[in-house]
Amino acid sequence: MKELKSRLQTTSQLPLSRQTVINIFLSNIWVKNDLLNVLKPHDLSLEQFNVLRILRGQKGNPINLQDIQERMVNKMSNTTRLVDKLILKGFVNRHQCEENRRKIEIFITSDGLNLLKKLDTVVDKTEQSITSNLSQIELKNLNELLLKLKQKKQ
Amino acid sequence: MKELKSRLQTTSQLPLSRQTVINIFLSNIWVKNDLLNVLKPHDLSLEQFNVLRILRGQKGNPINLQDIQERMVNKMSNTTRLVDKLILKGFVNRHQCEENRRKIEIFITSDGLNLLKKLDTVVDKTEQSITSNLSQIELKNLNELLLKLKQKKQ
DNA sequence: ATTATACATTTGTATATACAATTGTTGTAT
DNA sequence: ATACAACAATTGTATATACAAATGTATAAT
Repeated sequence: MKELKSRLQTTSQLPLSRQTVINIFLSNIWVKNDLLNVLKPHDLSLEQFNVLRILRGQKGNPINLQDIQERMVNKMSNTTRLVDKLILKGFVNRHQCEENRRKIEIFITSDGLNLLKKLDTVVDKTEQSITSNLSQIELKNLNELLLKLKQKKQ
Repeated sequence: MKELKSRLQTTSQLPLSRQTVINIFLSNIWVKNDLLNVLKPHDLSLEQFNVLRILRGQKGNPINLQDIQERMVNKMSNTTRLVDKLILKGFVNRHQCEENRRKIEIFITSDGLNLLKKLDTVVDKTEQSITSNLSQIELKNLNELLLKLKQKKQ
């Protein structure tokens, strides 16, 4: 079995482009796992949590599935089934839109709002802990680089 | 529906820690999609491709499932079923280890090697195109920041 | 030798990701 | 009014991710 040290050495010999790709994959895994550990006791996936926050942002106004999907981090998640899970847990309600019966309107319930209230501080703290190794300047720098990376692709 | 501009503005108002988390998620999705588009015509997932490259790195020596798993980017993938798929496609062979029958040894086939040879240049080019918006110095900087981010966690 | 423990892989289950096809609804052209 | 295209959501299928439980094998303790 290879030692961690030798694996890192191997990585650092790769072209910078591949190193970058690998490090983005690894960062994603670390960050995701840290956040998942916070959400797991509440039986929430990351995307479910994200959708709840989108709904809260509506401040009482309904929002249909398509608009939810547009605001989600991962556009390819299956919003119908994701919302199904949230309904089963009682965090969300759904009904057909009166004006346009093709659309399904989604609301967050008071249970959903209470859950978010409980999670807010711990998620904030987790995000801060995830990034605690970097200074504010370094974080700004990191965000700029990540945004520049995708510039051409929008 | 919100405009992209207003969404970016919203994001830039968030605390840097959350911005960073979101941008890492988004970068992961962009990078993954770019690479998947290259692999899709060959019916390979990213992890399947990664495993094939690990096997090629063995230069003919067998490697068991556990050791493959240790070298994979995502440690939680199910290596048994992933290798099953590669066997069905004829890129890999499997047999029980003689000395320790608990272990399963995996080899890459010549078909697997030929596929990799075909993919090498196009994957290299894709990785370069993914990172083409950043200079070498910026890429080095980005990699250092990503490595520093996880420092404490190993 | 028998039992217990650790090891390596496999299997099962739930959810997520990805995309194609289908269903039901609305708007438009003729 | 009917047919057709566009729209919004749902359903189906395959694979991936995540983790727990089970199976089969080897090693150690007594």
